[in-house]
Amino acid sequence: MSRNANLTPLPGSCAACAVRPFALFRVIPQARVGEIARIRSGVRLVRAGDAILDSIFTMYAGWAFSWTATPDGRRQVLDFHLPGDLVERSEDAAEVEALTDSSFCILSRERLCAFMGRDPGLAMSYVDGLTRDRARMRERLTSLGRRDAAGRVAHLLLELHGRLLRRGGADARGAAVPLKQAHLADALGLSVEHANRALAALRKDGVATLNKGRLEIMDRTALEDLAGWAGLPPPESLAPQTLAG
Amino acid sequence: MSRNANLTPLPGSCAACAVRPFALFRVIPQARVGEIARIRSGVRLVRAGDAILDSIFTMYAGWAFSWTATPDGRRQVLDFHLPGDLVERSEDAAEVEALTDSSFCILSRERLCAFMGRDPGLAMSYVDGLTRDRARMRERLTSLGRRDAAGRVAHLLLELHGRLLRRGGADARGAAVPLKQAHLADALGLSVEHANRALAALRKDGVATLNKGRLEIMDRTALEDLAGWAGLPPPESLAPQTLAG
DNA sequence: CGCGACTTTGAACTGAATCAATTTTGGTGG
DNA sequence: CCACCAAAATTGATTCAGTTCAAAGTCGCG
Repeated sequence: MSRNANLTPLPGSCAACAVRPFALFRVIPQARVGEIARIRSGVRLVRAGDAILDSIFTMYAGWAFSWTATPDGRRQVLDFHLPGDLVERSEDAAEVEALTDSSFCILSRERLCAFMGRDPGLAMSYVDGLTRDRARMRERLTSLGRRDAAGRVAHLLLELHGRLLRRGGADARGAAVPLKQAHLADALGLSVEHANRALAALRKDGVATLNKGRLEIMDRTALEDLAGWAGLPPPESLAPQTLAG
Repeated sequence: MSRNANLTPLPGSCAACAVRPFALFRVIPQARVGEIARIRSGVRLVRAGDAILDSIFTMYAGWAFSWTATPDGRRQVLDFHLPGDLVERSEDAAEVEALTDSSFCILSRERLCAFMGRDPGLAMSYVDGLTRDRARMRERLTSLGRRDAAGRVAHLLLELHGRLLRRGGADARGAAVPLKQAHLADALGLSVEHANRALAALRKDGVATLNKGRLEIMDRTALEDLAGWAGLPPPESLAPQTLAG
């Protein structure tokens, strides 16, 4: 098999872009798509495992992820980037790496800013993305802070499934999810071994499986219960026990 | 002592606002400050422990924090809000609560949006805030994912100290930090008892203390070492051990 | 076939949670 | 100024979820 088999080229024109309905430029009406051509500063195809150095781009095909290294040689995965996502390699020390063979559309920050200055709708779309990112980070934070291993895995799987569903990349039973267990572990603050055990528990209980790049959800309710802290106590006992004021 | 002693009223005019140099409107030149008057939709003074229901506002005096409850009755503190911070009570389920007696300036989202549409500089300032928030959440995520208790505490103390320094609310030796140990614990995914022990270790080693609403940094280098994963292995061993590609 | 990447399993170990008091602090009202 | 109470901080003992270390087992592929 050719070493390029999985590299999906981008269409020449934004008008034909399959991910635009879910991407930054979703707010630009079809009739005006021609105007955004100058914001594109190029496309790139990268292989799984390659570092991505471009500073701002829209994922077209494949998955990427942002991460930071800890001085003791481990990783924290900060976020996963799916087709349609706008990704910025930020000032902070985060690296971006292709998780699968990927292709994306590189933007000119300067021209994007100029365009947003003229088009408040586009600026809003950009702000939307930032706000969503922040909300996702907050959920992730809650996971790492207060969920156990099974809950973290369940929550992340549901998050990814939801994101994929919204862009038509999944159905209710499952989706293509090319994560290795090491990605899960590094995103969730777990050791690979423990991520494996959590996944094994899900499998054994007939809740969900992650295998050969595919997520299968067999019992969504059970998965949601795990992610939402299974045995909910009765509502009247919901009062926080710390910081009670 | 009067029950209102700690409620700091806001100045009548934005021109006299002490936190504007660090806030959303920092980009509006003094000469044009009059124009933003209509964006303010009110001010509010709240007591420590009160929930804040306003949807978008700038902290003027005091601290607040955002949090979510877990169904099992615990809390995850998502972020702390300091004077000058723009706070949005977001669509997501996060609550905002005053940590100390606080006062803030409520904005009209509608008029703010309209103004940003006309003033790209202000829009940029807003985007800046969101980007900073996201970066802070990412750092926090890394803390919860990969740092031990001492490292998490050290990192959060340094983050807060840095934020306070930038707005002139601290000197190199310390700052007013009104957090209870329960806030630390709930922000860092620790039990109160363990947060206490981590803090006790910092104190015993002469690194830093948090006491009666005051942070004292006695050995900044040691604190940074803790936050940055103390015993750094030699640079050549920095290669990540998981996800190696 | 054989190698490397990934997954799985087991056992020992440990950081942090939990449970259970006890002490300290700050504020309140006399 | 002092006695008192609730909130907050502290300490100790025990338990447990998750890490670490060590080996196999499995899969895709050249």
